Amino acid sequence: MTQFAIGQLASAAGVGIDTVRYYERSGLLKPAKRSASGYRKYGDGELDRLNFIRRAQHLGFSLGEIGELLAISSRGDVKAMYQAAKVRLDDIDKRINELHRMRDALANLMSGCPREGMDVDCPILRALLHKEASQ
Amino acid sequence: MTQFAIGQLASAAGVGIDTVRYYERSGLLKPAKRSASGYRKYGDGELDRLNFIRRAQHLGFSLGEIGELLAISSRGDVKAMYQAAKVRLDDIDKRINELHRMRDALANLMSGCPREGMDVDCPILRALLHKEASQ
DNA sequence: CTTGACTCTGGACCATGGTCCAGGGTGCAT
DNA sequence: ATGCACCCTGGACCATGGTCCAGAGTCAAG
Repeated sequence: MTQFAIGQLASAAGVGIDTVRYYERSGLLKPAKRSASGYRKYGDGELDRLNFIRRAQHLGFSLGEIGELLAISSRGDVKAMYQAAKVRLDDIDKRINELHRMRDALANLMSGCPREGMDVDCPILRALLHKEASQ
Repeated sequence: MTQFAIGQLASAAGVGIDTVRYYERSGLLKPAKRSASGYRKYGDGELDRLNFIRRAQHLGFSLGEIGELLAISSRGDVKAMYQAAKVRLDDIDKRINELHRMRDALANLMSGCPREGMDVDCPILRALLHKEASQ
């Protein structure tokens, strides 16, 4: 059972020391065991947990959701896990659609822009200045 | 030259009163003229400006960028406008790509998930628990 | 004249995910 | 025994785009 100090844990997980303490404060990590002098002591379990958190973040989950995922995972509740993933997926899809709308609108305006000159007729400018051109 | 109070301006533009004051504080709107008793007085120019801001937000620009857009627009500088749009477009593309990466990873994990049961073999859980399955 | 709706100010607060700081204690090597 | 790296705490601070509050003044209708 290897034990590490917070700095070792943090660098093993690729996060900052403050991040580890922040996760503890916000309930993602249980309060750590302490040495006689009050230093936090960690084992492999905490490293696994940090890696779980990093991977879930990479999939787009918020820290709040990750707290639930950790509970779901500890229960081995596959159905809840699937549903949480579905919620996340749907939200990602919504955000992608919204960004796509912006992208298309912007690209469309840009394509008609003369790209140089002063006070020249430019669709981007027109769209911002008048509602007729904005949609 | 119609004059309105802040509440009228806000509702004409479809934003909150506090939002108008916030824009003034942060420099997007010039300090408003005041009545004898200190009430802000607005004209059509300010309504146009608020509409400009709303449309630019709709295209994905941040308030900071919108401040620049307003300056660019007042100069009629089409080249700068195009470049600002390009910066925004590229950033939107980056965000779309990142969301797509998440979406695909998540959808992929979900497709192999049995969707029910306890302690069943589930790719989502596996991906979060072990690096082999995560990427 | 009173009532209700509106406005003013400065400042606090929200979520998100951390990051940094001061002032102090600890652990280990030289 | 001294120096340096590390750790502790509580709290402030960052960006973003607002939102809300208290306490006070103002405006218009009845």
